[in-house]
Amino acid sequence: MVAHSLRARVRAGMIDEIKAVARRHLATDGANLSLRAVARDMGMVSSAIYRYFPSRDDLLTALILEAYDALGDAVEAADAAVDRADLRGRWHATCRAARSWALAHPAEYALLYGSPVPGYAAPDDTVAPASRPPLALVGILRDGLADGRLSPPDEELPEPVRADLAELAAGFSPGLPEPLLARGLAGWTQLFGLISFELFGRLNGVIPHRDEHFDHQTALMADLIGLP
Amino acid sequence: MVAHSLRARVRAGMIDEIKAVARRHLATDGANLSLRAVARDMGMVSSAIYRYFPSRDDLLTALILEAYDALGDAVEAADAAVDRADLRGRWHATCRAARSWALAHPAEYALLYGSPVPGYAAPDDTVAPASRPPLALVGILRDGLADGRLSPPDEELPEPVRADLAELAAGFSPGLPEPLLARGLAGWTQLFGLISFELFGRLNGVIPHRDEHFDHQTALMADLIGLP
DNA sequence: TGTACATCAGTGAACGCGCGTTCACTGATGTAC
DNA sequence: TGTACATCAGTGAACGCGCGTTCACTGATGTAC
Repeated sequence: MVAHSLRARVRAGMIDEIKAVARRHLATDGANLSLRAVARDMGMVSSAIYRYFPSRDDLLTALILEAYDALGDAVEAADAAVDRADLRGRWHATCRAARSWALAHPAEYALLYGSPVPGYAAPDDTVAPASRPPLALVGILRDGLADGRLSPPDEELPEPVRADLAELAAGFSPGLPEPLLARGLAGWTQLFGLISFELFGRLNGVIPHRDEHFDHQTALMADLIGLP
Repeated sequence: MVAHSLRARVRAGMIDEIKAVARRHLATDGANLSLRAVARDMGMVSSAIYRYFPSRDDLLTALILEAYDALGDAVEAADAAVDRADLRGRWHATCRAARSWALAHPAEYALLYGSPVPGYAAPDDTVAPASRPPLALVGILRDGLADGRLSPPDEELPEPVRADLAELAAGFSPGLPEPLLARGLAGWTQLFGLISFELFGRLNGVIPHRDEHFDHQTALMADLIGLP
């Protein structure tokens, strides 16, 4: 029993180490992750990896899932650390947390939000962790509505847009006014647009003051949403 | 003379065909473009490609440059087709043109705006063609300012942001009010955020009505900018 | 107009490398009586 | 507590494949006199 769980612990440690080494390789090779290279770095023969992961794609999937969760943790923790009533503070904290995580883990960010890996299809269980950042953002809007600090914009949406948004809201916040959700999605889109532009080199030689640019751009979206 | 230019024409045709075949391969292989696969498709032996491109990276660079130019052409043509005074119409036309080009050429879009290709460094001559879409957007703002239809927002920017934007404006539209340029950049960021989300699968199962979603989101940015 | 020479396109073989995955195997670690 | 057996981790060789690039070469196409 004890002996058994010792072997299990060693095994879990191995799995962690393989993932850690693989993460390091992502940084240089991008998604062309090589099992053999990982095995070499661990001082094992390449076939030994198959004791822990049934194929290269499974290893990649594990890395993707963990990355989504790490990003989700960072974002939710940042939101939770701010006074619930300070909507704008929460918005900025959430956005900054996503950016900080991305800057600290550029290769993993690229794996999640960059071009799809050719020949790799993400399994369904990435959907839930992938939706944590947008849910955190929308949660700020929901809270603002609930305590009256935030009022929904008064505008008519084209019917297909309204219907899509109503359907989308149904799962986590039924009745959330569609115009407000639309602006929340705008903020979500812009957040990852900003991060991608910065990380993929689009700001090189254009915007030297990255932190301030980011804060100002996310503030513009907070204005658009009407956050107090 | 005639004979010489005949050989030159044949050669130019070959170069075009190689690029066309390579573009097709991008769609399935992503940036892992294989010279040998291209040669196979052309019915040549792989070394023959070296008559036309000194290396794989040079072929990739040629494809990137052409893609930037194709996107730039599409965007500028769409803008030019709208009445100069119809600022909002131009904004929508420009954004839609970028999206349409991306949907029609997803692999090339990913090459330009997706994760950087590991081990490949884009040469400097991509900078100019890459800036055509944002310049088209900012041109709308400039024209609106010039004829008084658009007034710059009245707000103070943090100094580093203001300085970066003033420096950026210096090249193509000196004196363009920085708060307005900031909002133009927001629109640019959001445009490519929208396209990337759509193309990289982020909207799957979330937003079925893509066209309408896109138009509404770009309209929100036009509102933020204050386009009439 | 015809001939000698130079340029160029494309071939085929080879170099040296990397990859994911399978398989039969050796030893060590655990489990059951 | 000791022994027989099962499980598991890791090895090493191999399969079959792909890649970018170099090189000496054959023919055809163009150029200069």
